[in-house]
Amino acid sequence: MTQRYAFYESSLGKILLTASESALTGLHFVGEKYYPGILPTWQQDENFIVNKIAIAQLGEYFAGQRKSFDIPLAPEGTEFQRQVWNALSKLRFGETSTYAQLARRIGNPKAVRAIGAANGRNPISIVIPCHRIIGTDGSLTGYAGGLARKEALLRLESVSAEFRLAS
Amino acid sequence: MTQRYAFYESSLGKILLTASESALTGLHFVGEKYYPGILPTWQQDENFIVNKIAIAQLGEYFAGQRKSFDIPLAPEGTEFQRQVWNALSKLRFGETSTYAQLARRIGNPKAVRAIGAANGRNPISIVIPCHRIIGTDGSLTGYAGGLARKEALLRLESVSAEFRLAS
DNA sequence: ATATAGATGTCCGAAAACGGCGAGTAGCGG
DNA sequence: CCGCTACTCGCCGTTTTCGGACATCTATAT
Repeated sequence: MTQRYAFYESSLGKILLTASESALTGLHFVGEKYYPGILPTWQQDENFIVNKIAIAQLGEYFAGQRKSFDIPLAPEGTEFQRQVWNALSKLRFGETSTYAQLARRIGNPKAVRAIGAANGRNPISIVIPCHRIIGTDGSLTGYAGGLARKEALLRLESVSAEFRLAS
Repeated sequence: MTQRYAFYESSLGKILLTASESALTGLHFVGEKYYPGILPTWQQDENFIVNKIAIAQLGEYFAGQRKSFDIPLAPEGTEFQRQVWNALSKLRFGETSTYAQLARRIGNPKAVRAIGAANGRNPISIVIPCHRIIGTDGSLTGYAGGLARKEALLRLESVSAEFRLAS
């Protein structure tokens, strides 16, 4: 399906946004692990309404002025992945959780590693806050965009220095 | 296991007593080094028979009227620790011994430091008289409840001011 | 179908750190 | 010399830490 894409220059690097007819479908740091690339059939359009909204809200978020996003989303993935991303979306600004907790949350307590994988394939970074998931022992463990960005995002959300878990 | 606990206000500070079905399991100065805290499942009961006896005898002890305790005990610990506590219990009112002597007593003459550790973990202070153990050179060396209390207890038991050793 | 890999967590054993010490030695000053 | 202190080092059980093996569940690639 044809997509309209745009770029946003964040303080953590260039971000690619992609949108379908009516919703955001992707938000990736340029060059990150699962960076999708740009298909020739897509068209760049910074003024497309969805992209415009996303860019505006991202600006506020990075400025510390926005704590939740209000953008129509259409992430594409398997049933399991959408479950995970849904659960992810319920975490609020500044909250953190663990892979194990998330697994319990979706009623599949042993699917811990699978959650890690699904988490990594999150197509809409930041808005779907996969960066708020850390290891049970408090370590950051991983992030498609690189651990440095994960840490920066958590710091932006003023998570305490020790990355305490949300009960 | 559920425990019934009670407090006793001694002249050396508040004391927490804990008891199982039929025996005393703990006696700690509130806030001391290995203070166990109180679990939510425990219930306070100053009138439980074991606690009642303990409180009564403590009162007499601190008043200088009692030289030995008669309370059923159930200290929990490793094989080695129970050996040490057993040996400890054989020391009478006013007697002192050293860590080295105690080590010989239990047939493990080189386990001197281990004895110190086990001594520190004594769960039933005063009744199991860990305060009667001092260094070979006569120094007090240590006490979970603080050296001040150790000294006070020894003075209460009229040990001579220089803390001579019991041969 | 089957095999493999991944942004984990749990468990178990080994290894190291830690104490409520003592004995031995080396410096000090009388 | 003697007595004192300060320091090092060996000892032993317990606790904590660390690392590897394994369980477990998806998605992806043969």
